[in-house]
Amino acid sequence: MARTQAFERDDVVRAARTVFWRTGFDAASIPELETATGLNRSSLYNTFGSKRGLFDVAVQSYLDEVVRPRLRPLRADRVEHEAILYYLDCLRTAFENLDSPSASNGCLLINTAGSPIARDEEVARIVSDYRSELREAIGAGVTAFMGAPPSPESERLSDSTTGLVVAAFALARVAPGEASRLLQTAREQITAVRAA
Amino acid sequence: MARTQAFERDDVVRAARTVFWRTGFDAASIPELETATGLNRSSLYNTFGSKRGLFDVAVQSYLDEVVRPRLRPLRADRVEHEAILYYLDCLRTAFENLDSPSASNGCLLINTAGSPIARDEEVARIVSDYRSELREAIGAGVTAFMGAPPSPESERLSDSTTGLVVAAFALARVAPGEASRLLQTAREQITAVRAA
DNA sequence: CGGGTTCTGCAACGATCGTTTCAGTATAGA
DNA sequence: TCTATACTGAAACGATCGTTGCAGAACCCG
Repeated sequence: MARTQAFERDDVVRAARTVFWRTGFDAASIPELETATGLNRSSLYNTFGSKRGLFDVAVQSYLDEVVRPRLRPLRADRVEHEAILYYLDCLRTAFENLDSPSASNGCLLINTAGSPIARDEEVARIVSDYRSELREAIGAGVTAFMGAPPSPESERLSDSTTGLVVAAFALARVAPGEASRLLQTAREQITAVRAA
Repeated sequence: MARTQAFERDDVVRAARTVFWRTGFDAASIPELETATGLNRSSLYNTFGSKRGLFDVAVQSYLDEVVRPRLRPLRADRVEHEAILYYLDCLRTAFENLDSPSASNGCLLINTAGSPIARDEEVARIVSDYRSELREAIGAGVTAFMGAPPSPESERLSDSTTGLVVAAFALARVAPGEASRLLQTAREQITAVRAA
């Protein structure tokens, strides 16, 4: 065989993911990606084919290492009663720590939803699928909390909660305090149902 | 004095606004703005100073001619009982007509919230103020509908409704159907309170 | 140790970006 | 009509964009 790769692929993807998360796809430049990954553009193009190819891999990494770990308790076979509250509280804590990537950058996928690259059908599908995944997990958490089979009311509460999470991410950059408050609102909506 | 301007300033701003709305600030190119406005870049720079200057004026135009007319019934001295429902229905109708600018482009300000230019403090403030304005109008509509002085419950409902509207705009490009459903959810949340 | 393959650094590519310069044209006031 | 001023068109500016070609260095395998 031949010369071996001098870098860990996952590390490179993570570094690129951070850049895309912070600046978005369009504004992320090749020099920026070079310094962040520590690789020359030759290696980047040799490995990922194009800036877009690197972005696609970074998005998958974001889903696998950022999104899904947070949703995991909501996707278990038997969801804990308060898992949905725990999820919202975790997210809110992240938003309140202004140094956390979620607070300063929002969500990589929600950000791309409003950017030019969202006109690409494949990208739009990935973002839309992400929303569906989020909705499904939140729906599981809500029904587990309510302790009853899904009803029109519980479905509406799940829709609303999902929307508030999306809105929180959308506003994270410009109004992190309001983003945090939206998650607080989502929490109260859920606990209010139990009280009734 | 001297030679008179050969164009209508408001028309130019509207044309530029459409471009920024569709493509975002960063991706909007000067040649694109030239053809859309029918002006040479010399005239654009002579009139607005820079691309950013034109963007700022376009944003104000968006607020004055797109956002505020829609919110007007909610900002009246005495808000109609069902004004908030009318607002949500109008918005939902716009989302369901895929040719409408709101459906295909979402909201100019929400889109910029997740874009690189949102790092600019002034831009961030404008977007944040827009959210506050939206929240206030929706709050007026919600309390008018409930026919009672503001309570913690009504405030929470207003927060939630505002969040759902923001989320609908954020998802408009990639999942217009879901955006429409979010507004339907917002409507149901409000009408459900009355039933209780 | 040598051959074959892969990885990587440097340099340059054409294209496009936002902005500026400048000459020329058209108009309002004297 | 003349002049001063403002508007507009064409061209070019330097900078940066994503991408590619190529030569050399590094490594595994026989």
